[in-house]
Amino acid sequence: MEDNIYECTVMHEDTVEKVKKTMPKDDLIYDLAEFFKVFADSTRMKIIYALMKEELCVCDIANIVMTTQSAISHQLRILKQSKLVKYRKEGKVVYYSLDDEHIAQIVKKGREHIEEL
Amino acid sequence: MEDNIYECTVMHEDTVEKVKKTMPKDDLIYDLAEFFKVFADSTRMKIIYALMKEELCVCDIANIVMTTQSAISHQLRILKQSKLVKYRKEGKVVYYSLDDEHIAQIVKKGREHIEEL
DNA sequence: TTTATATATGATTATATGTTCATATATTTA
DNA sequence: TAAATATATGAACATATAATCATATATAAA
Repeated sequence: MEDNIYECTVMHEDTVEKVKKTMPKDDLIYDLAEFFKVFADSTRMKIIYALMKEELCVCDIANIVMTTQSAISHQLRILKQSKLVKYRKEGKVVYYSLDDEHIAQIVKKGREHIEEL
Repeated sequence: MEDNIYECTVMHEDTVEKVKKTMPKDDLIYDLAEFFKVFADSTRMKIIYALMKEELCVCDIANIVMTTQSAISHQLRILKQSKLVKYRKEGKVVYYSLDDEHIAQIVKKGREHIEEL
């Protein structure tokens, strides 16, 4: 086992080999981390909570979240890229809404963890 | 409504007021974002996947994740602080394991989202 | 009690990320 | 067509964060 980064005499070689085999591909791990990054910011979390209630235009989101329109737009772009929100245009107004059934469930699980402490 | 950050003529005042009332407290939003930050890093995600299989010592985690012992220790500290892992000492060896039923479920939901694209 | 080993941690550095500001784009209205 | 408005976006800046390196701590073994 010369490909071990960190040698230590207590290493459980068979355990390491076994668990290594069950590890997802690096690409998936990376994508998962990227996905959770979207939830890892207060502003985006507020946007998500607001959209959990109903579809909203950018202007209304800015007022609910109490942030500038620019900051909201930047964050909505990230949410869009991660396929967490979808949008529809009505004239010059753009309405955003959640685009995944998992989102509410994930946030709920997170909240359960927080509130158990 | 003079406390609006971003004024726009299309603002739906009643909608904004209504949704604002349902928003969780800023503290909770902040804690939630902090919680999800823990999942938002490849190294920590690998550690979580490894620990989903079984309890492991630091040395073994380092070898499974293919990173230095120091990097793993730093990340385990973060996981510990977030109450995602617990540990037990056996001599000079420290064994870590997952400390929350929600973790596997959250990761699973995230994976479902990723794999639906 | 000296030496070896497993883990933890502080400081540093490089990179990533969120906000702000200015401005661009798109659409409506006058 | 010109002016107004809703949203998007690029650049700059400040902050956060992960890895590395050196070293500290704790425990076991010699």
